[in-house]
Amino acid sequence: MSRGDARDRLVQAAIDLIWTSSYGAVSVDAICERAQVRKGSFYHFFASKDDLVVTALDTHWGTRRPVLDEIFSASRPPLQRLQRYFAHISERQGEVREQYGRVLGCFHHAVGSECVQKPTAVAAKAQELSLALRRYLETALRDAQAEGALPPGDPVAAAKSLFAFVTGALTQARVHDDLELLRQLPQTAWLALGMAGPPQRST
Amino acid sequence: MSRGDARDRLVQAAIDLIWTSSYGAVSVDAICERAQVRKGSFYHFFASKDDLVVTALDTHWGTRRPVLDEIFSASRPPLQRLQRYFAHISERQGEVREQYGRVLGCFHHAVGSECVQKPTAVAAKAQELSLALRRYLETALRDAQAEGALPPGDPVAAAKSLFAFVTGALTQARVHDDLELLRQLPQTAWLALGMAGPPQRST
DNA sequence: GTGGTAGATGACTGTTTAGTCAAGTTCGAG
DNA sequence: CTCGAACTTGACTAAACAGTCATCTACCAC
Repeated sequence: MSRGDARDRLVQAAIDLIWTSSYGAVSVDAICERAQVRKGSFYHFFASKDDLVVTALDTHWGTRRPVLDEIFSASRPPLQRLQRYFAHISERQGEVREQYGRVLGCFHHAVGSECVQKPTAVAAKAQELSLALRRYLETALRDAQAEGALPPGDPVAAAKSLFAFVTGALTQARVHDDLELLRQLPQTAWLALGMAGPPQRST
Repeated sequence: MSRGDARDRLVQAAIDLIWTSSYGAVSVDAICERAQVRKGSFYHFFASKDDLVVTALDTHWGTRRPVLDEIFSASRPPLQRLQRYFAHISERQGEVREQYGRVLGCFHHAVGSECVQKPTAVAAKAQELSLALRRYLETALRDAQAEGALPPGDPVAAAKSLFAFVTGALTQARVHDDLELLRQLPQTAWLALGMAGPPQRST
């Protein structure tokens, strides 16, 4: 009945509590209580609070990755990947709102912007995942340029701009508990690339 | 020699410490030590930690406001206001980096995205200032539309988009301690409005 | 000079924090 | 059945935490 059951509950409790408040506001005791696991067991599975949080970030990313892999599948036209991604964001945050009662934005991004100033393992992990996410955009933009769907230019810089826009919208959505900006993302995100609107059907 | 001297030092210490790390990571003791003020004096001036932080947010905003008022002066053409604002952001963050050793992004925005999930006085204040900042953009966009420098449309929605882009760029700059995105803001921010580049000189 | 007030001080409280640990339980492999 | 490893437990520590308080000091108005 055990088999890492308590471990999983701890990880999930950490994700839930930190995402719905913040890294600094969540204590080991609170995580243990939510997971119905005793303090001793916590430190049987994890060396420290930070160790758990790094695992939580990884675990959460592990659930998002297959979704992103599908959306950014190379078998799809590159601009269509982006279009699906923008649509996905508001759908996803709608689900998050149903589940948690509030718009929460991006988990590792929230943790990251709170923790980066001190070079801890948590900060490094959050930065790593942030970069990993940006690379999906980068690849799509590069592919779009390669097939002429987008004018040539630095795909890294374009991805940074687009990423800033998307993460900014997600943070605003979190701060104001408002999905409106995200719902408009499929139309407005293209602006960050200098395009007036979603691309037309291509071959 | 006193006259609220210790009080000012406490406020400044709170700004410095919280901005360079986070709300949750900074204790009253740490603020007192940095300000060279004893615990008792702290609670002579402030009712609680949150009370100080609200004051710190207000004080910091008080130093930014005249700068924004100048930049967004109604005596300037509206698009030029925005252009100056975008240029100001990277200049300002350059100064911040010199002073604090790192790019820190926007103070109240960092506090806000950490604290909004629990409805505290700090969260309310951060949201209030975030809104106040966005209104500068809104006004400039409305004025731009009124004089035909920008096509008609919902200025509130446009301001939200632009604001998401700007705050996203600031947060990315903070997370990666990188001014590059901000330096490009005078060129790229216009994209969020559907304009390819900075506006040409108008009458 | 006297009294009042604004500020300063350091010792104090009670709680919460991250993390430890020795002694237990469960359970499957040999 | 037995052994050891995986896991659980609750009591423990030491530090950090926010906040309190009586007492002291400096200075200004009268």
